[in-house]
Amino acid sequence: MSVTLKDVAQAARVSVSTASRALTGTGLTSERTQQRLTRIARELGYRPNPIARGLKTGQSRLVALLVHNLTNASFQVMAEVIQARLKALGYQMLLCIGGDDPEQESDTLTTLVDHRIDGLIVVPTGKNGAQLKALSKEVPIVCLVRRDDATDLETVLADDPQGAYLGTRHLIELGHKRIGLIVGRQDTTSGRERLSGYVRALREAGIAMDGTLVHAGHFVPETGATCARKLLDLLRPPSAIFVANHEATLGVLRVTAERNIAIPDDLSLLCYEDMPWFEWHRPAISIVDNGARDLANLAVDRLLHRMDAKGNGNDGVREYRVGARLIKRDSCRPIESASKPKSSKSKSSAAKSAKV
Amino acid sequence: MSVTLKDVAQAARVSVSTASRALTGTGLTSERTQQRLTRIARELGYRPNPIARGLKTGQSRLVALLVHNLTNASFQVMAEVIQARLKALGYQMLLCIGGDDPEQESDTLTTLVDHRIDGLIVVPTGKNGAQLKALSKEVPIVCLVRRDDATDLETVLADDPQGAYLGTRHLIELGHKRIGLIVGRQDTTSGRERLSGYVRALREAGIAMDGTLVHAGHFVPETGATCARKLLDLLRPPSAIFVANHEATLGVLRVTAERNIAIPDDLSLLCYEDMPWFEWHRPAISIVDNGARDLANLAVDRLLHRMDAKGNGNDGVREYRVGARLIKRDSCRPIESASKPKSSKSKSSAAKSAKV
DNA sequence: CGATAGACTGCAAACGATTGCAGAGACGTT
DNA sequence: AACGTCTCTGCAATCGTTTGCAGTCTATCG
Repeated sequence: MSVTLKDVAQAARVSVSTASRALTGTGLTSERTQQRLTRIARELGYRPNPIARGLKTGQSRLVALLVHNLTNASFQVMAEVIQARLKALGYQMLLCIGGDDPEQESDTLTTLVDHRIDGLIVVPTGKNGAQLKALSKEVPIVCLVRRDDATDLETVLADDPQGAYLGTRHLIELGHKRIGLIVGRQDTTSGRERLSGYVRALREAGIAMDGTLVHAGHFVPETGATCARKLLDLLRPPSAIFVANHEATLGVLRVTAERNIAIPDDLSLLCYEDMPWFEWHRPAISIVDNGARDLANLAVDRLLHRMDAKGNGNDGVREYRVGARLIKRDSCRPIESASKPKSSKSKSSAAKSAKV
Repeated sequence: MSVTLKDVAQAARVSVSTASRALTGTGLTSERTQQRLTRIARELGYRPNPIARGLKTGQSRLVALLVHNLTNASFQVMAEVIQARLKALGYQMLLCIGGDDPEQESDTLTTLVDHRIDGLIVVPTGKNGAQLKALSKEVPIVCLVRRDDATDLETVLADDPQGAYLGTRHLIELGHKRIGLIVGRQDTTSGRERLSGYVRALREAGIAMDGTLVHAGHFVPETGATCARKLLDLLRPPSAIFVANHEATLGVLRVTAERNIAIPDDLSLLCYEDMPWFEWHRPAISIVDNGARDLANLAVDRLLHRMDAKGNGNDGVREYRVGARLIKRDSCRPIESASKPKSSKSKSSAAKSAKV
């Protein structure tokens, strides 16, 4: 069907081996034949068969990215960044959707390795540690966003403790003392870490932790709404809510709309991870940005490094953290001098009181 | 490294060919050896090497899906549906992002074909018709959502004329006579077809078409905002806006929020294609659903059909339409008996003041 | 001028599977 | 007993590359 190396060789009246060497540029052929062959190959429209090549070399120029889903905006941008980076290097990215389902993850994993992918970036479910570990002997693997504690794989993580700390501190600096937190499952790294950042900021500010203000769980928008209601129904409801789980955001917004709670006048709202519509929303929603682009880029860097350093890519470092940053938009505002009967409790004093 | 067929054959003391036949279940081996070999293969953890197999058979059990981007919610659900369907059939889906860029599309296309994919579902940019046509001789191809006029490829399309007609008629039935339309580029099929549906509904209702109410172009949220402003600044602004291009929706919402135009009281809003947050938005946004799931499923059906019918999958039909349907939520409301000079100019007057 | 290195080239064996062809038995028929 | 048929198995070629090894040719040096 298509033009093979043999055809090129015949047309050029050389052996297949010479043709191969000339076209792959091993420097073992004379300048002249090399040029002649590249020309002929071009004329004939020859394109090497990656399958045959792969069979011989054990490589495929394929790199896989395995994520949970595509609805998460962070995964979208990561996928696009990674694809662009790899493409520039001549790799084809294979994007797979694992659905956060361990069994499917396991299946996909073996399929991929069987296809002799050259590298893998995976957001692990955390339930297939053993398999991942075994696979990492056959192909370079980098974990992204989540850690699999059962492995010692190189992992690129968002700095969730820092991000949550930053966000909470921002709210505290605005004078908020009762800050509701809606956070992800506590059996995930990010769930735990975000909670810890929240706790740290509170402690640092000398604010006592109030358990009724914290809701953790596996969120969908509905649960987000439920939690928001619970928070707002409290005798002393929070003056700010930190939604540290992006799945929950929609639900929270719904509830505030239903109850005609004005943001940010009646309630400050801070979310984690950006969504394309956040800055178009009215009011534009302030967020803690987990740095998806940076995460993706770093993951690619690490993967390439491991792919180069055949086998012994062990640099000692196992975990990389990508800084989070606060993006202030319009959904958070300073609280009006709350309990103090005094005057002029503006920002400076609010910030000060926060430290105590 | 890994267990090969040869290893299995040796362990079973048979030839490689027998092993192959037994394991692929050709029925050319005795029941006994077949069972024995499957057992041994399992014990040894043998997994066939798809690359070697592919070299011989010319197949890869890989099917590619090439889309423009992942931010479009429709593409997300299509990708997930297609992946699930294919997976169940033992195919691995290769998801590629073309960025709506003809050159990148072309590149990706050749890479994919070189990798001997077994099938391809593509949302064509429309600029690589010749290449697609040529490729379709080597691998079954189905176009999705967009047609490439330069080819006669089988194409699965949303019924955009019908969808736009349905939406417009809905607004008309609610009493709207001045309906703004924000629609995509007129050099895309969907752009043209949605406009035509709008026009048809208007004509059928005996409403004269007003050119100032229609904006077509290549949209990003910013442009959506600009168009919304132009529409609302009109001397006689529309009482409803049909945003038939999902990229523009965010911009339109932004403008209505800025101007304190209440939806649906002051302005009815209808959008095309669903977004996960539409039903959580306040008010929940009514839409014309293009039937992404159905589109994806049909595309898979057609592709599988072509993959089965080696070569002559030509059924005569070249174009499939998937019905659109209206999903009424809260962003459209009947217009108050419009031209009557009666009292109760409350809300509409607010909208009016907004324009001035 | 002969030896020798050096630069190219070709032969053939891989890589791991599939598959046409033919041989080896087992069995039934005449 | 001879023959044909049928079922199962193995040999070897093949898919399109890469690559170790050995051979050819030219040029250089003593």
